[in-house]
Amino acid sequence: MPELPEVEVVRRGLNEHVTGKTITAVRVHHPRAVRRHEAGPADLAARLLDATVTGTGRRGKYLWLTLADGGALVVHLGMSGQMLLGPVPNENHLRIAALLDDGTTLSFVDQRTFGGWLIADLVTVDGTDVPAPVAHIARDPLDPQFDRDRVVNVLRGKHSEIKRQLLDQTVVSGIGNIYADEALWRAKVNGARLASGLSRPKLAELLDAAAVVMTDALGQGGTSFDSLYVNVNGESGYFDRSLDVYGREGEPCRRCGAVMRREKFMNRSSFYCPRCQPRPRVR
DNA sequence: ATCGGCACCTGATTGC
DNA sequence: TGCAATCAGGTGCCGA
Repeated sequence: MPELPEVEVVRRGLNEHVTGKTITAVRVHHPRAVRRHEAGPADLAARLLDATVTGTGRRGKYLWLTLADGGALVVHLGMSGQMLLGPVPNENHLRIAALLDDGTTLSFVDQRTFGGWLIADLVTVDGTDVPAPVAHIARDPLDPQFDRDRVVNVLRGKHSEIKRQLLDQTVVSGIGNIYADEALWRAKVNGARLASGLSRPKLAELLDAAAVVMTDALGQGGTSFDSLYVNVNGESGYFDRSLDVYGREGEPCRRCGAVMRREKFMNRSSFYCPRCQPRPRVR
């Protein structure tokens, strides 16, 4: 599941149901799901055994469970990862299972296995403790310490397309292909424009739009087109009904009525309104 | 510093 | 009906 709102939905579910629990058994069904844990599957299982979860964290699209020994179980959902509590409807893509001391099972299910689990120590970055593999990830727009104006200044110095920068997790994190398009539409900016060519107020407006759209999505349980994107109880969010641009090629712009377009952009689909978000003359 | 491309995967959908 | 091409909410690494 992908972007910040969907990951935060999962984190909240884990925080409510897993905090305070102790892991009593671990089974790694697919080694690729733990490939980023360099010490290997056996080491990951050994370190989780008898570990007690003390809390949860998230930055951008990374989430983690803090453990009583001071380490953290870091989870990235990739394109299709799920963290499920209780029965797994389809075990075809079950990659890791952890039994908890209340008898429930926490499962990592991931069709494509781009995501995975790893265990890491916490490091302090800019006054905040995060797992070491997350140290390079910038604060996200829903972080209370997110410094919008600092990011605006960073963007002013980027001679690069603004959509590429919105997707760069070291500049601002949590934004993916859907919410980038939604934020660009709300701020009336074409994603092919150079970040350095946008004014400070416009960049601020764009970052604010990203924060608002992701907050709205979170309030509706995230965006879900299908059963691939679900919370810890297997339920879908319904923000897809509120999307203004993503997936609306050929449909009228909700602001001006022009026909929405889809283009290949950075090897992925980008949706935009040709009237509200005119393409730059020179790109 | 920035880019375009590709690799990592599986499955659903589209088109001939 | 069959089969190939295309597409999917991400990330990271490569050479240019």
